Amino acid sequence: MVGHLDHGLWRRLDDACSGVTNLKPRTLLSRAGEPLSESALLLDGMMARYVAQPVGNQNKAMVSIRVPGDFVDLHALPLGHLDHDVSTLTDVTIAIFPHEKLLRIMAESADDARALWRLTMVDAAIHRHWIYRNARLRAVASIADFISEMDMRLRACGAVADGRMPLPLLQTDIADIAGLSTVHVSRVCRDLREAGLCTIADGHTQIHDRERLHRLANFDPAYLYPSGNLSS
Amino acid sequence: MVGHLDHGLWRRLDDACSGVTNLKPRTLLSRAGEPLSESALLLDGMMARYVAQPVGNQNKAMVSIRVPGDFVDLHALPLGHLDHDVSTLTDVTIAIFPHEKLLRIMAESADDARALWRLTMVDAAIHRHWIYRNARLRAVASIADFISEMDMRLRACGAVADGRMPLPLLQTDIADIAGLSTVHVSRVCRDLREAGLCTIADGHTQIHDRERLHRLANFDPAYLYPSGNLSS
DNA sequence: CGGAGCGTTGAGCAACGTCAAAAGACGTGG
DNA sequence: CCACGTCTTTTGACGTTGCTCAACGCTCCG
Repeated sequence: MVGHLDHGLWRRLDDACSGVTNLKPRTLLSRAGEPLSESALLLDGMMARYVAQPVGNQNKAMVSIRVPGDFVDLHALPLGHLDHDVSTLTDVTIAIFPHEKLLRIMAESADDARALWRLTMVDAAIHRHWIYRNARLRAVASIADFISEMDMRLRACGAVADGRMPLPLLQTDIADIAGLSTVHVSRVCRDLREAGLCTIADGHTQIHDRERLHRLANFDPAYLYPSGNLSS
Repeated sequence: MVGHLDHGLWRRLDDACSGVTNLKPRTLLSRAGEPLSESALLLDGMMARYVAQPVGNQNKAMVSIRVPGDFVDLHALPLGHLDHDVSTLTDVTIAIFPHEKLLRIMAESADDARALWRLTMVDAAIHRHWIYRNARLRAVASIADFISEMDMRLRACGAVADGRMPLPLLQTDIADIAGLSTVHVSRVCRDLREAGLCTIADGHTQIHDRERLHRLANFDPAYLYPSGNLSS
């Protein structure tokens, strides 16, 4: 996603980076309500953001998933704090950017400011699609839609090697994404497999018939591309 | 929401405004995919944003609702186009801001740029809550949660007079918001009424017992406030 | 008076959740 | 090496939620 930034901004971001860190799988990076003074760019691995119910950490909902090249929590720059938890799914490598330095970049170039803003707006477009998915798609279509989205995004960042997509999610995670019970996710995954659409197993997903998968979910990837730019 | 902007930016926005327009209820302001070169601030009335299924306009999902003081489509400034439809619910009055002039404001002040960006980030936080709501809340809790959110937002913009909240939605609209059938919405509204929690009728909603309503939905308004600022 | 749009109700059914049990994968400690 | 516990997935049985279809009343408006 960050791949759509221009060279000049790239260089300025490179200068603004204060360091690179590694985190273990299933580690909390930051917590809802926490004030933040830096943001992270995901270089390798995958991360997720959760909205938890006020009482009890059960029934949490995953509201976003981050792939390499995504800023993890850039929205905290204008907001100053987070409204949700951020956590790793796998081993990850992140680059850290102090807000102070990002603000300086914004002050020096309105184009850069707009480019950073745009990154968070692509996120918002994905959020809207997730609202639509949870509101209107049935379990099977919902998971087919999610797999289709991840297929697009992971291929766009070059993470897919010969049709084998690294999707390091447990069925519990997919349940948190689609708002289903883990039991039902298990059944839906079996149905998708037996229908010859895709196999979700061992942290990897293979798509056997992309066209039928998209048709099942009524999937249109337009929302993923900021300017009709269908580079993949 | 715009009420949180500082005086200087207010004045600069005033200068940037290119005009004020009125629109009839249920009018499409702009359509998914359309390139936009101006954004609108909602002065009076209510509007909504929809994600429609690629084929067939049935089963559309409402992804956002706008109250007076909200920018309707500011996210189109960094994005350049829309990924969804924008439409009025009531008679509305909007102020128009050419992107060109907003970009000039951004170029002249990084603080202003950040303030505009922040407005869209509050929207994104609301999006995340809607994802959570659709994923994890049951019909009754879901509608209770939505009513609670609108109660907060409409009171914050001064639209509520003596406990009577103008919520110009049909049961069809609530179905599009909560991802339910209209038939079920009708039953849930009856249940909420009979439980003495709130009455949703004739484009207005009365909350009879706010505390029990919030408890039912497990409602915490923190996500609505950019900086823990609980002004209402 | 007739029609359209909206809300309400009932009956039957499909989708999904809950509970419970079991099996495989994996690591840990003896 | 084996025994054990934990984590994940799978399956079955059963209950609940919410959808679909259909009918009807109400209000507004031509």
